Amino acid sequence: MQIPSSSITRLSIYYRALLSLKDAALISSQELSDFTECSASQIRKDLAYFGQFGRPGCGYPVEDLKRELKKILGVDKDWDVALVGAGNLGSALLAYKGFKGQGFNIKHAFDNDTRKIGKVKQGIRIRDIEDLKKVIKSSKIGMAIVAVPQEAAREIIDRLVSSGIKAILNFAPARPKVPTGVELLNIDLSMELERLTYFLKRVRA
Amino acid sequence: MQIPSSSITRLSIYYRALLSLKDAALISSQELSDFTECSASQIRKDLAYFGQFGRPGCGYPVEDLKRELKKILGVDKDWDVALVGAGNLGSALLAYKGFKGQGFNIKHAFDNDTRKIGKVKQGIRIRDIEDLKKVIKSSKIGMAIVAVPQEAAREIIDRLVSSGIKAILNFAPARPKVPTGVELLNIDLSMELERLTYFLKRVRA
DNA sequence: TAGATTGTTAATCGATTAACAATC
DNA sequence: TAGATTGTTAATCGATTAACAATC
Repeated sequence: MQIPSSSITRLSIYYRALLSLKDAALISSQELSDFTECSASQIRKDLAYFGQFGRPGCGYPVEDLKRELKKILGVDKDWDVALVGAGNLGSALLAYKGFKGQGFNIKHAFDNDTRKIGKVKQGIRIRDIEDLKKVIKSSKIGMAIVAVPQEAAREIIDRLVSSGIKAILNFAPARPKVPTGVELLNIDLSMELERLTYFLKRVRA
Repeated sequence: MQIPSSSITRLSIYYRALLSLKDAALISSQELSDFTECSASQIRKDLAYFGQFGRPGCGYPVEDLKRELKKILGVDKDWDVALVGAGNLGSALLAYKGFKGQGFNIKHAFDNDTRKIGKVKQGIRIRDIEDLKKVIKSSKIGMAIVAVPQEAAREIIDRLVSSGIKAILNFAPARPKVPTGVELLNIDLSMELERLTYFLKRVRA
């Protein structure tokens, strides 16, 4: 069965809510609904896609549910990540504490700027982009973050795909095509701001 | 009529596609579909929410459509933006070229770290967070970007709202509640990676 | 047992797609 | 005029919500 991608996003939200919940042993879908602003019905439905984690009449055991959600989301173990582009944004991502906290470790960083290559940031030595394929293949890394300028995005993403990368988080304002079997998630920061200006224009009018 | 927010996201996609289209005078929904991977039917529908921009039998005049989309999205004029948090991520956003290119100008930046306050980055002097309300009220800025640590997010966002900010792009991994009339868009970077690991886990299995 | 809450099915709602009359 | 393509309505599809039997 095809599970809606909005369900997956919500599973992350549920998981975050449970993390900030230290004391309780059980939580009902209604209580979780109060925290997350998703409907209780929807929470039960989303969870039911993956199994039966609750006890009728009682609710969901918090610790068990946390563990199950970690498994479902794939964060029950750490992931190695490659970063391409060590400019302002790339360097900020390299330093981002939130990744390590969730088990995401940036293991390799690449750039094409000779002034950056060889420098060490956050304990990671910036490598020549030309070594991309070799390093990724030998380290068997499956996911990459792209923080290169727009004009370089297409080529970089092609190279990542041909190096065996299966999942890409792309911050370049471009929407390159990738073969099926490769997941590309685009975050275009200007586009996000545009959604806000669309809204602003309306409330102001 | 309530227009689906996915339509707005697509309007941004169409607009970007048109920008990269220098030569043509007219474009059909089918041609735009080829560029954007949205269906022709959907493109016509999305545009029809806002007016009649095409000519039956011919297609859409590219320049006119660009101008209309700019108006709809609210990017026909520049917007001033406030940035809160001048750490790694905040500084990267301050330096981000893509914003200026789309007419978004970060006019003020704030932090609570005395080592950062007073420093100038990208021509912007970092100000004390305590001056937030005063500066925002007097400059009549409507939108803000939040790049503070998780534990500070709630308070900062409350302060932005009470200063009159109507639209917030939040990078802190938190989902604070805001009153209706204020638009909050959360970008949680770890959550985005989780969507990728969910996918990776499935293709690998 | 009585009360509470899950898991699941059916009903509703909304968004996408298909079809086609209008028209350039 | 004939061909092409829009704008719009109707049909389909999928996701959310409501309801309730099962069960702790």
